[in-house]
Amino acid sequence: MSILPSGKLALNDSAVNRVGSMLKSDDHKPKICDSPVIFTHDAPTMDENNIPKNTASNRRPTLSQVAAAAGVSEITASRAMRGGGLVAKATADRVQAAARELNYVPNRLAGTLAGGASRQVGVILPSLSNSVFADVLKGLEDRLEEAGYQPVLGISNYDPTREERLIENLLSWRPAGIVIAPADMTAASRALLLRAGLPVVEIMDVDATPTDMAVGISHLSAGRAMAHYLVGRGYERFAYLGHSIDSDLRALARLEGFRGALGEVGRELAQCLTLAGPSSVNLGREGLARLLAEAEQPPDLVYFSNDDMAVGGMFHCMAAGISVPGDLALAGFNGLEIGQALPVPLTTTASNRAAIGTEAARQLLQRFKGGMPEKISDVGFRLIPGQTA
Amino acid sequence: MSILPSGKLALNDSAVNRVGSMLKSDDHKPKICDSPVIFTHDAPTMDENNIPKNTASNRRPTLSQVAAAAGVSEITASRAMRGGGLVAKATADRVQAAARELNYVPNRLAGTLAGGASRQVGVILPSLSNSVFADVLKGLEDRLEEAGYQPVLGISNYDPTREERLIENLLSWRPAGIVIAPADMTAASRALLLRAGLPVVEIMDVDATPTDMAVGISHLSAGRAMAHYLVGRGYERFAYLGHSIDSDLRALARLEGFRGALGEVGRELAQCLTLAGPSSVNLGREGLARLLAEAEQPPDLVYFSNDDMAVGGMFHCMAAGISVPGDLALAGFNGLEIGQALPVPLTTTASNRAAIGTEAARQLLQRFKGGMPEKISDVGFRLIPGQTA
DNA sequence: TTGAAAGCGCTAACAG
DNA sequence: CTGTTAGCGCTTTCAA
Repeated sequence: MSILPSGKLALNDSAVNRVGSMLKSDDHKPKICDSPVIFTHDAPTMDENNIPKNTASNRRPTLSQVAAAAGVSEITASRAMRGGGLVAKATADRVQAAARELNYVPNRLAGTLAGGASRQVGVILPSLSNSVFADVLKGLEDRLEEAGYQPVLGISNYDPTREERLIENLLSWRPAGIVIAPADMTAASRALLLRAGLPVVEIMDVDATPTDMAVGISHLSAGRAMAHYLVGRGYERFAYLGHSIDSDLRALARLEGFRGALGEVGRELAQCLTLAGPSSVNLGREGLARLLAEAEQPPDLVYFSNDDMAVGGMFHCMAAGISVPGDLALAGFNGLEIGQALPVPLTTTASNRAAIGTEAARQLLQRFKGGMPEKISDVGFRLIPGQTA
Repeated sequence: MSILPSGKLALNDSAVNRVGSMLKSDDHKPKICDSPVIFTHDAPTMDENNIPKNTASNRRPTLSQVAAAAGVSEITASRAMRGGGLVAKATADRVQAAARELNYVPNRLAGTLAGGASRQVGVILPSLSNSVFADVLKGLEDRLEEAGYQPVLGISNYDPTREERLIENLLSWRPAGIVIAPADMTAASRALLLRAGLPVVEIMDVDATPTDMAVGISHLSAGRAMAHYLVGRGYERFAYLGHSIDSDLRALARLEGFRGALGEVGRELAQCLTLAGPSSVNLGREGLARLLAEAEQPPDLVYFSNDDMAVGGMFHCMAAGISVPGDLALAGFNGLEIGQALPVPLTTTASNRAAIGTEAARQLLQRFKGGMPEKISDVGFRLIPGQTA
């Protein structure tokens, strides 16, 4: 961690200049235009849906122009641009120079249509509202980008119908593969994926048998593990506080694992409250207040559907003067940074989100190369003891 | 908020069944396969980069097959599928029925290549690590999806070189437009966008003159506004705590606005500490400890580079028994939910992130329809008084 | 309201 | 190592 002398901000010259020009604002205009192509805005011609067509005015240099400039055939230019050493070094250099000269940007639509590999990967996530899926996506994008693939994104909002439509839309781009964190796939959704005949990775969850491949953890086991841990710590009156669980099957699986494991050791879930709406810190905060108000006999531990909810619960305790874990113990799920940064670090389960993303990418890339990786990859979870339970 | 009786979890039957089958696991196998196409895995033939080619075995029904099945020409089928009423209702119905029958999924690569509108939008963000860009992306994706567009994503990690490479990669898919939250665009990046001749929305920041369009807020003004507010509240010894600011130009602009406004009213920034690495709750927590330890004379207010950092600062205060705002006042930036859910809600600036996403989509969609929206759209910020300063 | 012809920009397959 | 030929699946003309 580089720390700078107080009262002074270390900036390199260019940073200072940038701020300078921000203040003066107008000389920030881009002056870079070494190409003869001008950025024009004639109203474009429209198709029947009032969408502009690809008119000739939008046209960019093509491979055949590059080839002509380099004095080779189109296919040689194609090979030179793609690398692979099928072309004499001198020729390849000439082609690449010509391409640079003309500001050539390959058209992958054409390349893919003509039989090249796609290099797009469809990604469907149920939400971006908590950092969980953002973390997964980050890991995924990172590995894909590194391998030259681009994610094409869709958010299902936990809506099976929207999920189905997204799958169809993404498939229309003929991606090389699909990564999906299923909300609750319809039969039609599964059929679409199956018929597409491309690698599909279902992420987050390994409890169900996947269509093709799965990467994630067992949420059922995660719930069970937490129950065993907490029983071992001596808690007796257990409560659960969750968000709209009917659309979040993974949270539901954790709950069922938790409840089931309690049952096996002769305990029960004394109180179980689920609130409508997506999980959030506020929902956890307000929900805990409500749960405690409604309790006939107060619980000594509350298991939350995730860390967002649990952090909210913790904030309620702070505000209400409830000592944690003295008066009430709390446990979450995910192992988010925020939970561990709390003055009293949260007892929770680390869900290895980034690993899910990178592992999904690995599976996919391996399949793209013709490999046949394991069908199910369990990245595992880790119980974080913390200090709230 | 629907709250269920305690001790009992409301589940619809299907949810119960789903969990049931999770527990039994194996009968979860998909049984849906009403198509004759079998999901096979012959090792595919490879191209020179060892990437599977689009072999005939992967082939899906084409428009011409649909046309044949419906007894019309290809172009009529094309028009029928795209709607627009250029085809007799009866014909269109016949075509659509045939398409459904054959499980036809249009090939948009071919459609776009042939001159149809693209319906992909390139999106480049610097990070997904804090929820800020996830919020923007969510708003953006939502509107785009609704209008039939798909975002193609790239994450630059605040790296100008990677940003440049991403722009080129995305352009190779010939998207209908680009949305970019610039890290620090190189001359080459700007030139690429300019030459592409397509709608480009630069988001987050409206301080600089955009290449094409800009949607965001003035971070300079946001910093200034906070300074004025805090001076008005009577604070006198100001400190700043930030993350690696040389790569986050917007945080830098806020700092400069803050510092500048202090200067104008005869105050100064007594202490200014920037830490390497991306912003995080822990960085804020540890950073504040460090800042206070290093201070010759303790500040009475700390302005953080954003809410993540400020929440971390708050946690440090809680853990160290520093009363907020009594002993020390804190202010952040972004207006994240977590800051407002704190036992003492954070003084901060709401940055309207979802609005930035939806507004960027609106601008883009309007341009796609041939409109010429304003070049700069300032969605504005709002100072949230909170109770920490 | 429908169709025929032509071609988008690229790559595979086969030749030399 | 390089080139020729023939499409990929769709949409745009232009014509009926």
